[in-house]
Amino acid sequence: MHDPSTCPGCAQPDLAFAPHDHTRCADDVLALAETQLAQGGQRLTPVRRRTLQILLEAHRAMGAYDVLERLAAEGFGHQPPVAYRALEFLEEHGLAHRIRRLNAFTACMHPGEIHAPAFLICRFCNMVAEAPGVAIGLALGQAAKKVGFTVERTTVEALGLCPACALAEGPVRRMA
Amino acid sequence: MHDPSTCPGCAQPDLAFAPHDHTRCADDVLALAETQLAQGGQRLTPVRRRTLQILLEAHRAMGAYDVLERLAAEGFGHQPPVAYRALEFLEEHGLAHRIRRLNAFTACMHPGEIHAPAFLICRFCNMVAEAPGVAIGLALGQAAKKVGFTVERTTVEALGLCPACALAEGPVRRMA
DNA sequence: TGTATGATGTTATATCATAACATGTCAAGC
DNA sequence: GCTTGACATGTTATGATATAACATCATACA
Repeated sequence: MHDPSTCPGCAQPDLAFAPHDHTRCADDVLALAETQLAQGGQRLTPVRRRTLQILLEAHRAMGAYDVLERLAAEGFGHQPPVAYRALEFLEEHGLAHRIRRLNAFTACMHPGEIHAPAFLICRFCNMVAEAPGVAIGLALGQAAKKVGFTVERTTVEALGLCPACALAEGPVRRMA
Repeated sequence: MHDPSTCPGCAQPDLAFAPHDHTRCADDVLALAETQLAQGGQRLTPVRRRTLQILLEAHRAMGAYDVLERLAAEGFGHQPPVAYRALEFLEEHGLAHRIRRLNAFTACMHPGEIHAPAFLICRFCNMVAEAPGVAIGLALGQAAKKVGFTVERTTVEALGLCPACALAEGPVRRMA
């Protein structure tokens, strides 16, 4: 079986910005998610499942209304809460992340692993890569500890240029 | 002269969550801002000045519309762009920060110093403290470097409980 | 089978943010 | 002093994001 954490495109940060075939990542993450949720007594219902699938297929950050449009087109509800609820559920359970700078959501590429995610957002092509955030989380935790603050969730995002766009000094068209 | 970076309440992280008199911080930051902008050929116009003052006086994160309300009441424009423009200007010049989790803005307590700010946000009392983010910025920079990503701006926020609210396990009323 | 819990869907509205354009201000150069 | 160009401020209008409140439906289990 394919392990998403070894998929060069999805999980390896040095390839995260490179176009690659991700069909298999999606399937496997989905299976993982199902197992993981079941263990916690949670259900990956049709809307939730489809929402995660949409994010995985897109393989980029999507706004809630973009997701909603897809869901609606497939016979699910047509109103914002439908999308927001599914997305929030996925986020709560570590299956998706919210990218605050983009008001968008993205599928988690390392479900199951404990991680305070850090995101690298290219301001030209809008690509988002999930970078290993352990060191960052530690540093943040220490800074918080010094002042007696209890950290529960973190948002770590860097805006800048991905390698390709930095080279081109401009937007780079990407293949699927 | 009073140096904001030594004001126990405004600049010392270990007191950032404690109530304190901040009248002097505000005045001094304002003066600093003016100098600093002038050196860069920028102007601290009335709206901008008043906006910064409002943030400094509030000493907490404020939504753009809250700021706008204050501005409007004082004879400035009544439309959102008035507030957003002033806030964005202040942010660009390091005099204010945007707290993305709260869709809000807060005055910078260390103007002039180069710093990738990190924020600690109490989910009960909504207090925001600006923590020293140097170590975090470094860690983030290293993670980015590994994948060839060029960092331009960062957003680092931790949601959790401030010392007081953690103790009380609930919201704590704060004095000015 | 009744009942509690949670999921899904709806309507309606709140909240946050920006595009586009008109007017006003100010300093530099003629 | 006047013109001009750059920038600042103000407006109208609209777009984009998000949530409250409630009705209905599904599921699990006493």
